[in-house]
Amino acid sequence: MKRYNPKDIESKWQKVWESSGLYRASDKDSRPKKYILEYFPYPSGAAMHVGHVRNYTIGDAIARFNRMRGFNVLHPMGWDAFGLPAENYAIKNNISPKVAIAENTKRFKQQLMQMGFSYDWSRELNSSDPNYYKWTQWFFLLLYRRGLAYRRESLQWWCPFDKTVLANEQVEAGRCWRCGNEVEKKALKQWFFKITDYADRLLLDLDDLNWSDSIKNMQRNWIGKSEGAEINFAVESSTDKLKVFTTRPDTLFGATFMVLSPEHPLVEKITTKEQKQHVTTYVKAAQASSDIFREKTDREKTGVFTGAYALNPLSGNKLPIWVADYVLSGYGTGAIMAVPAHDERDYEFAQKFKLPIVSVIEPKFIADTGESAVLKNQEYVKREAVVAVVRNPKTDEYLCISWKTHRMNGLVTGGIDDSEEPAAAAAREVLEETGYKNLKLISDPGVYIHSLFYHRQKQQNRWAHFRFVFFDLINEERSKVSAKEASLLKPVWIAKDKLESFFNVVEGKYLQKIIDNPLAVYSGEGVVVNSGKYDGMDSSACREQIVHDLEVAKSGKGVTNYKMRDWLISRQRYWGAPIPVVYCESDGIVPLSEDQLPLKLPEVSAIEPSGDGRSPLAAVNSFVNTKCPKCGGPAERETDTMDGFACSSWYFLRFADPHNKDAPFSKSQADYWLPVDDYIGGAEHAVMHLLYARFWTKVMKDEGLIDFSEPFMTLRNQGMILAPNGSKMSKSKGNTIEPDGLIEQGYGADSIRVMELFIGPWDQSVNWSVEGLGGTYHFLQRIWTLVSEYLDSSGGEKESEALKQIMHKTIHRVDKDLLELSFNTAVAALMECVNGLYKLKAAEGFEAVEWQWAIETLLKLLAPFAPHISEELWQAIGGEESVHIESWPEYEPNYLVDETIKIAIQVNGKIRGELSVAAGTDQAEIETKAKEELKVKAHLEGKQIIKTIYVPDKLLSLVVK
RNA sequence: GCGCGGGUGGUGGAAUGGUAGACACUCAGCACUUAAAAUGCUGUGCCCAAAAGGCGUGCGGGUUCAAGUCCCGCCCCGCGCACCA
Repeated sequence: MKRYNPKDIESKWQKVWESSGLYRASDKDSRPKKYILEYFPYPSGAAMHVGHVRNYTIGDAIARFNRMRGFNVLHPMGWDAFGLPAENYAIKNNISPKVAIAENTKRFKQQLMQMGFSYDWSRELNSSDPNYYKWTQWFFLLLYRRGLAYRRESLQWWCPFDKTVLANEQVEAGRCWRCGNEVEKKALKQWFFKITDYADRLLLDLDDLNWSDSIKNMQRNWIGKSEGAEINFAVESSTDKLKVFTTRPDTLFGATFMVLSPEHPLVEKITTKEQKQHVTTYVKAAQASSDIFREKTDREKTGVFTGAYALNPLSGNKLPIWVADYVLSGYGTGAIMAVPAHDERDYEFAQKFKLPIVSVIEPKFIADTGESAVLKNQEYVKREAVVAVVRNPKTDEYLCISWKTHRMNGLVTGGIDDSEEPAAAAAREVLEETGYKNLKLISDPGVYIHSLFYHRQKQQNRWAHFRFVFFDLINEERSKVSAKEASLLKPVWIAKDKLESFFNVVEGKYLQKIIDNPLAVYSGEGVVVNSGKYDGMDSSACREQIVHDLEVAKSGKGVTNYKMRDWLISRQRYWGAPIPVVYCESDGIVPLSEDQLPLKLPEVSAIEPSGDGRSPLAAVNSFVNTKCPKCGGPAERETDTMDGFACSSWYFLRFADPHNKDAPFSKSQADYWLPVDDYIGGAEHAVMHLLYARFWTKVMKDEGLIDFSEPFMTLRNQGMILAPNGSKMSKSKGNTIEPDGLIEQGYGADSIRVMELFIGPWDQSVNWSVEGLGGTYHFLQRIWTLVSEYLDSSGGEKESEALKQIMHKTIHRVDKDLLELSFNTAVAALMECVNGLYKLKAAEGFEAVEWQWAIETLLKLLAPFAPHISEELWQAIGGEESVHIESWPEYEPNYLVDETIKIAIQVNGKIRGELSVAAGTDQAEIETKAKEELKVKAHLEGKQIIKTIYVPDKLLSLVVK
């Protein structure tokens, strides 16, 4: 046989596979189905590099493995062709987007083809094809019919220099990506999809998906559900109500002022004459500053007083109303009640503008683990108590207590006796427990916590209400501590920065915080105080009570708020699916009827944005001017096109039935193939595509088009391939590595594929390695050489248990690793297998009768990774059908165990020797042999074995004294 | 600040609580060759000339006969979100 040369075999097999339809999925089949899908690519000007290829290689390995395991596999490919990047590429190269897409898809397809991926190309689709976007438009009409598409005015990024609307991704650090000028916002009438109607379901259904926690959390965060209350505050000497949203109605009595965002409509109405000038100046400045600036969280709080006051609906307190840009107009009601004691931002603001701070929640800590864990089913004994914080000013150390009776480290604490002042009680406790007698009172700010723990001495559950008292040590003079106290605990001085690690009481972290600043903001749960009749309630219970009372008083209600906004789909751009509605003077907004679809995108000469905020289609009179479908009178078409994400929100369904002319897909085919079993792609789609596709799927379910409500059951996010120096690969940096060049150099697609999987865990980012690619090429070449030599040999009749063992072990490992998607170790197992076969060949030649079977098995195991060389060698050793439709090998468990095994011997936890024994040798014999081992013997000399642990067939551990 | 990853030789990475460094890359040596490449074989964590021995999985503690792995507390790097009340 000739030497291994990928160029001789790869394109040959690619043609054979394609012409024989080897990878076509069958719509009617008795086998169980698997739908393996990779995100369909965006055919931009930049060709695919090895990072993109990793995505498809993973999908292809899964698809091929499952095909061989007997599944009916759907593994399709198509093109996400509409959208901005294609349009910009076309503008830049002065060609039409249609031509650009045609060129780019051709290039991409050729790249995918040359990698030998097992796609069912008969299902190829292109989202810019009228046969496809007809149905995207059909879905728009469906959403409209269901009340999920609506039109309203909204602000959009606008570049005043280029006179064009910009998409979010075209705004870089507040500037236009093309001319570098600062962008502004412009009000335009836009179409939206009402994804917020589905917020709860999108959130809830996440729980059942086999997706990474990271992506699920990104979606949860994006949806941003928060439960709370809307509270109406009356505005003094005005009929206006000031409505705020809060998640902490339990802190209502702690509100000391109100804040409106600069955009809030009430600002102008309620500002007093005296304050008018200040407020106007502030609001103007806020509106003029860029969003980039306003979103900075590290800048100092700013704001002005409006002169107006609001009234707390429950306490009746009078609260000054301020305007400040730290309150966002886009979230909640654009106004807040400020609770500086329990909110960091409000605290910062209150500090700066000298506004009052009222604490209404006292922290509550319950010990639930460790030696002081409270006993369930036991009543609490309540005690008023003190915590003495004693600092030694000379050393900046704090007086702490370490208990001798149990593991507990804390501060000096104790109960307050009847009619005793807290400061006196604290000083007394310090004296009794530690003997220090000369203390100077620094402060007693009235700061409390509740600490619930099990009191070991008193043997009862304690609920201590601790008050903090702060002292400095005057001198180190001490009196004698009673014998009883001395036997229980000992005083220790701990440096300030060591306190946190020293404390092991449940409130330890908080102690540190309170020592730093006794008036620190506390935003957790606790016990309500300073709140009239609500005093003493748990904060969570108080929340419910206050919401209830507000509802009764008609000044508030419980509400759920979401960060997620409706999905703006209008694009003032040419290259997208036209929005299928017309505007009629008498009928208003009129949707097209289904038989008027597809509404084709007209061919135009100029696709550059017109400059007035409308799409280039606005200049095409033959497109714009039409008749109203309802009354037949003159009407104008919508000239905006749909966001590209609309097209990609249903493509996975079209693959199930790609040539259907009567519907987007038939229900039976969709229900057969979907949901997608494995969806593979990068994490960049986390909150856009993956959320939109889930939304559309749920709408389709509600419409009765399909029987499932989640499109992708398992999502796999592959790690990025970085340039060899660790930087991101990008065309602009000129550091991309494309498979084409590597194939041209002679490595071949198979080596690249194996490298993509072997380079590291598939879900982790890794730097590409040119040297490593040489390694996988070498590996394939060794297989080629081995098979060549086998074919040249004369064979033999002997039996080789060793050969069988190598192969069964390899089947077991590759099988297990592929089920776990541990591709890198699966490849390593194959490499070890080949190394083993080389050794065996050197020892015994090809005499064993099992060699034919062994090589067949090796090639089958290799097929999902390196399909071309597997196929070529499969044919060479006499295979009649393709190796890729062979069934996956099975292993025999009795070949997985070795006859002779090595037992490690440990003495006091260290390895001191090794024994080679027959598998299943009993412990007594191993112990005897172990004690005779020279090194082991030396370590046992003059010592006594006090414990022996034996892990069968693995290790013997001796503990000596 | 919050969420999610990650930290193991010169490098990429392996390790159900049970011999850390599988498998590769790199490098060195040997064989083949007139020579080189290719190929095959051997070696390759660190300290010590070597042996013996010791040290080693970001740092500090802990549990255990035994910890990369489990527990507690930190540090660093990457990604995402972020004045969301």
